[in-house]
Amino acid sequence: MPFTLCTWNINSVRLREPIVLKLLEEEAPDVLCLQECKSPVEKIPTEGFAALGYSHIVARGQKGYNGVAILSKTPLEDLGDRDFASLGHARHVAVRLENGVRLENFYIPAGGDVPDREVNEKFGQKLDYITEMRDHWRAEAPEKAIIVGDFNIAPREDDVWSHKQLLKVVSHTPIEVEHLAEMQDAGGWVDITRQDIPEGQLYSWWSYRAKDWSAADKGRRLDHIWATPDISNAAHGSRVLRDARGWEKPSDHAPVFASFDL
DNA sequence: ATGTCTCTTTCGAAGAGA
Repeated sequence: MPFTLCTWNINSVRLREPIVLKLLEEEAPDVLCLQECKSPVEKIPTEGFAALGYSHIVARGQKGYNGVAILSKTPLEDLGDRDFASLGHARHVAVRLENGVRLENFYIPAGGDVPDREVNEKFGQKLDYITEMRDHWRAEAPEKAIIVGDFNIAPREDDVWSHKQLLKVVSHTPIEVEHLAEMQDAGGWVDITRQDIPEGQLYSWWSYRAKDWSAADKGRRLDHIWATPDISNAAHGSRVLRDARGWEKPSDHAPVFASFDL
């Protein structure tokens, strides 16, 4: 059964319920993974999602910050969550899909403004979070698994509008890219988006601060869909729904899609 | 390019986080 997956940092699921519904209606992915829900689980507006057929929801939340959710048309088995770097944040949840695939939804810490753990504790927490992800998969190699989410790192030169100008900007610094690469290697993860779209500039986030985000187009590819090699050849059809960045009251992130024939 | 957006506390302005 082929299925389509979407990941989207929604920056408040309650404020943006209308555009989540728009996405579900117009694009109808089988599974939608959200990050930055900024809501306790019991306050997520699930009724509208269920009315569109997304009646299976597995989420982790906290008041005001972070929060991740997985919405599905078909049943999900809750496989629990992990608190990498012991931050006490709702940044991860894992499920089993009906086809046996393990799907994990991550919101990796943004890391603050200064890329130096000596003066910015948040940057150290980001690196530690990724190191613990690496060690987790070094201890047990994932199989038939997909990880998605806002990784808050744009790894490639063509994942940012200016490689040179972003080398010292958190999200594209060499130490972050190295940490991410080690974590990727530990799980054997295949970057599905770049498998499907190997060439050219590609972004999933544009700052709210730009006067005209689309004209300036100073984006970064922070949102990712990775899969283990045993299922990576089943993937196809990756895309970024750039239009959604221009919807009414948008998130600063655009949804990223991939399909799997499994 | 210190700009924009959302959350919280506690009813409105300010700080934190992104």
